[in-house]
Amino acid sequence: MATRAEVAKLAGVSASTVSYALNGDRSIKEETRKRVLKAVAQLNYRPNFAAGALAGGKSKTLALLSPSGEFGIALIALEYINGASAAARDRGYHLVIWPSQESELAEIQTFAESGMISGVILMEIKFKDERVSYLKKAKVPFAMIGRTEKPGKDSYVDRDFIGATQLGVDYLDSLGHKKIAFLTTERAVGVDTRFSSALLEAASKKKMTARKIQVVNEASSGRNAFIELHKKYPDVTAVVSLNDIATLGFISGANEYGIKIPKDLSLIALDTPENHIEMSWPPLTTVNLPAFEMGASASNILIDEIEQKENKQNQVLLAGELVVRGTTAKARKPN
Amino acid sequence: MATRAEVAKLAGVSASTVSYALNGDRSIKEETRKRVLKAVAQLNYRPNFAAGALAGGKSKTLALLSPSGEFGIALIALEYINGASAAARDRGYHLVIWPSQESELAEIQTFAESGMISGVILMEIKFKDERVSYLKKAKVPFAMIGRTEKPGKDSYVDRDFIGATQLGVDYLDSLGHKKIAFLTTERAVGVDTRFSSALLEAASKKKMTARKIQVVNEASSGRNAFIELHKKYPDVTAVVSLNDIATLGFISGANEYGIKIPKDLSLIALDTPENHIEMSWPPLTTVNLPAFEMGASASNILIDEIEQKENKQNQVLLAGELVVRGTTAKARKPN
DNA sequence: GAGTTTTATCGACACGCGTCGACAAGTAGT
DNA sequence: ACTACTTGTCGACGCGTGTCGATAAAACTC
Repeated sequence: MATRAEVAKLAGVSASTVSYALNGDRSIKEETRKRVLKAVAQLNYRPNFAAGALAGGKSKTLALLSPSGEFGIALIALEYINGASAAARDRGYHLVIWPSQESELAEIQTFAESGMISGVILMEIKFKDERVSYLKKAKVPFAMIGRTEKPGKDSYVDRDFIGATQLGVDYLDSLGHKKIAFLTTERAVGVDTRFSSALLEAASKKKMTARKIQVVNEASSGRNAFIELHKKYPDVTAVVSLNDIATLGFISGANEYGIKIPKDLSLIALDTPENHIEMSWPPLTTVNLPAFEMGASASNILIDEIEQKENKQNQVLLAGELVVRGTTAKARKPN
Repeated sequence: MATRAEVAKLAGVSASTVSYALNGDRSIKEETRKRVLKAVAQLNYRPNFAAGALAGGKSKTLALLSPSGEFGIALIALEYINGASAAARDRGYHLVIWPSQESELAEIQTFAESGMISGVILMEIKFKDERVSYLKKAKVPFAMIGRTEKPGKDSYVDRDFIGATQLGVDYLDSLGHKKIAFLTTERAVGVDTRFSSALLEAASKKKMTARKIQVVNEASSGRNAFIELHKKYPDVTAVVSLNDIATLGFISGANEYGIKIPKDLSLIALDTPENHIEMSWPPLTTVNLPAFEMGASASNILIDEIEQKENKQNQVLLAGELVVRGTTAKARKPN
């Protein structure tokens, strides 16, 4: 591997000039910079990662705290990871995966102090999240995928619940659905709270009635949810779900009871990562969840923060878009 | 962050002695080592990552080539990642995720040469895998999750297809099933080839007939597979599947046609990661896939290789275990 | 055109650790 | 008692970069 010194020799400049030419921290004559860049290309030079980290105290490494494996979230995590990792790499950073136990936060801090880690990406954020307060106290830069109840000025990327919900509800309205139900959990992650209130809001705007059905994000619970719906609210013509796994169970419940989707009942899944739409039949109509982009955005926000680009926007909401597939149709006639 | 020098001062020894005490490369008096370790603990010292990498040329970082996002594999990948990352960390290594495009193999090599990366973990291995031959030529240490057609002495962790298949088939046999079918794809990953031949072997040992049904790993294809089975082989009483998503479609197909699982038809899913068993109803009887352990094992094998522990076993097969849940029952009486 | 600021470059050093050679003290062999 | 090793420790150096201060040249200022 070529070193800075070799590049310098080939370009006929000093080693420090090479540094400045590459990092742009000092003014360099344009012609000199070009010579340097040419030499860099010629030697296939890449600054040694370790040396840079040692000298500059900057590791250019982000840690993503991997989810504890809680159900359902895990399925999306990979897309977050891929997005975050790709974006990081585009900016010369690396992403390491940190299997996180709560107890290991102190270790993260140690690594951050030792320069091994420049910042942390958090996912599966709770309304009150101790990790967030810890990292803030420890002054470790971080970005959230999701957000706490009151994120203040903390950096985050999150789903635009209001926007996504509205897309779904408006579409159902356009199909003539007036009585809908929605599946929601009570996980203390905060997602469902935001989702529920956004949905009620959107429904009331369209003068729909919206029934709430409690689920856990498991197939069996989704199946039970269908049964509950079937018995308690037979006049409902469309269902909105936020919970991917429960949705699958819901569908198989409908199958079991001979209720045809979408003829008898429309179903729209919010925030479903692209990978999951093929997991059921017929293919789900969704408001998709741009998981890859969210991961990428989290990296970018975090890197901006690390590099102190203060002007940048550090709070992002992504709505996704409505993708009509096979589970929605015009509302059936009321019985 | 404390440095080596501070530890040395506190322990009353020289800096290099601290190094040797920690790495064990030279003999150190036991009492001295203890003093050093005590000082280390006291100062909460952790060797600076970058300095170590720079001085020793060893980064203690593994790269996991993240899958291209091909369908189905992605769902397991996260468990591989978590396992690999946890094991790596236990041994003082880190795992970075590398979104892999074929074109970027050269970059991997560059990073390996620059000391940024000590070794590579590969997944989604094809029978003929150019990445493998490239890494071998480039002399970058690597370990596979999966294996090529002829792995030779290359390091790998893979599923024990023969063992896993036998577990499943033997169980079906014990339930009285004599006519079975199995779902398999033609992905060029090699998995299915191994699986198919193992299954045919296991079935013939038990004197069962085994029908092969072609699928793609998508729900719709699984549904079609059910229809095909239903029409062509109505006397089949049990189905073995290797493809998680197709399995879901298969089940919903059965639901649609009013075939009850497990009363009318038993279903056993091989190599299904734990996270997925809740995705359908009733819960799947599986031979589980120890994805986390496979990831962990891959890290350990790779690290052994990097550290030149020649004696260690560098090829591992894991079978998983049979977990009986809700989709298997005694064979129905032949029609 | 003397003084002042800006631009472009260089040399030197520090970052924290791994590791080599040196050396003193001990041990074994003869 | 002399050599020949082994054990335990130390000091010194180098890894390749970021960055500070210095310097020479160029560009302004009035």
